[in-house]
Amino acid sequence: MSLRLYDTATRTVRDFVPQEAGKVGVYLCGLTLQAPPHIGHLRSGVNYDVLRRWLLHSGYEVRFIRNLTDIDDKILVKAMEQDRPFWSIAYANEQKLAAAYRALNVLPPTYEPRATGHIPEMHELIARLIAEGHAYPASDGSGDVYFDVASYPAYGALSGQRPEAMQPAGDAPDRGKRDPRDFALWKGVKPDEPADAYWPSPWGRGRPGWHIECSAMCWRYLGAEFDIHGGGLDLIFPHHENEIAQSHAAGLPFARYWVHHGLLSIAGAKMGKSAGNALDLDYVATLGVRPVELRYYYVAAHYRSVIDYSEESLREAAITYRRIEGFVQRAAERVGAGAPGDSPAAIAELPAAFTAAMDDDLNTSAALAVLHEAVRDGNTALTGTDDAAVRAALTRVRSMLALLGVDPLDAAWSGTGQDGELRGVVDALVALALEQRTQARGRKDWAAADAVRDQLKQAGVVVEDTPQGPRWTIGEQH
RNA sequence: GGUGGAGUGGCCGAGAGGCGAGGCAACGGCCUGCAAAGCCGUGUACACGGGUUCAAAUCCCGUCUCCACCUCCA
Repeated sequence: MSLRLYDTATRTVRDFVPQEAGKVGVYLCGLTLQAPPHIGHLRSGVNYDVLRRWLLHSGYEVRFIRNLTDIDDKILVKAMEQDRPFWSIAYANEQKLAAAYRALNVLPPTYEPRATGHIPEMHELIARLIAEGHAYPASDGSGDVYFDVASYPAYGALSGQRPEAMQPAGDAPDRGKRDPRDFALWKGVKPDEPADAYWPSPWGRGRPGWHIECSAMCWRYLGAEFDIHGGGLDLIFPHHENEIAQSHAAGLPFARYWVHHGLLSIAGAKMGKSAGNALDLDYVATLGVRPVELRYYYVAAHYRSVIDYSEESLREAAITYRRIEGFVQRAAERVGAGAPGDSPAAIAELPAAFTAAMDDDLNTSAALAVLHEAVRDGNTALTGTDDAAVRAALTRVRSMLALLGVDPLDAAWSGTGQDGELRGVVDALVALALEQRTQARGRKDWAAADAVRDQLKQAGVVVEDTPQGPRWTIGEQH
């Protein structure tokens, strides 16, 4: 069995067959850089990272493009409010986003194009659309250019909307439009906007409409037709619908599969900056939850499900992850870390049920059930003397974890150099304390032994006795 | 009003006609000086009302509640 994906366009799960054997082109709608990312945005990055890792594991050469929208109305509003260039706001947010992705072990895309870097491609598409009778400059001299929805009969196919039942688009004043549903491809400069936020064009100075940039970047980096286009469920309409209309009308076959992920809500409502309920990575850190645990939380639910965030469920996910991590650490201490996650040997160790679950529209929840069983078997092996069994279990567990991007031994999670030095110091100090405790236990002075353990625990060091002697870990703050 | 989607045990969360996914919590046991960790065991869950079927959480009809999109949105 090979990968099957739910395709929004057909509303069915379809066998994934790439356009060209062995190669996959993926375009993910990234973020608008109007503010730093919240944990809902980050879910998107992680969900698609899992898709990417699975495609890679399945043997495909993956070209993964994730764009950045670095100019839009909200960014311009902020530029005016803060009296600074719009591009400096976008860039600052871009850096924060990159740092968050890095923290979550999201692989860098093959390329991360910015909207403002593709004005010529957009002009070319717009010119083509005008020439074909699918777009027109506004009649009011505003410099806006609109897509003519009525000229594209298939409009609404992706979202199931019927154009005649739709409410008019509000992304520009209606004045120069032929039809209220027409949407802007190019927006002429307005007097109340920042003076540097425009580019010349055949239709006058202006800036891109939101939708056209994705059509242009898909075309530029993935070609006229490509395999997978993704984004959040909230982008289906109008964004993706408009992308399809523009691209098809311009003669581009465009995306072959549409993959949309569920949103992250909080207290039953969508998380968003405008809703004032946005939580970020720093907030999660104050809960004592590490990025890897947040990532596990994302992956524990199917990508198309809504995750209704709660502190309780996040903490529970963190605890579950620590159990897995505990096995990996104990096993690695005993038999060595061994081969990295996705080595050929490790792939051979992937349980068939895990592969089947992942192939079934990336059913990570079901895949995790297989992982937990492997962890249990591994823990059982750890109580015996068969090192080979421990090693096999460790390899199996780590390869599954690596495909989900949550292998505890992945270098992505290791701290900075300074942390490493501190670790050495702590190591020596704890060893000293444990030596005292071992001596106390030797003379059955339980009170003294427990005092050492309690004091270490106060300091955040958790001590456990094993047949091989005491082992310790830095406890997570709860 | 239109278009999608969801309601699963104390909690999280898969599944989608027939052997109780998995995890967290809880309880009992094993192990342990005590713990911790781990392992073993314990659950008659599928919003509600009808119907189809030998068999329904899964199919059909109806009802209720919730969410997203139709405006910028991952």
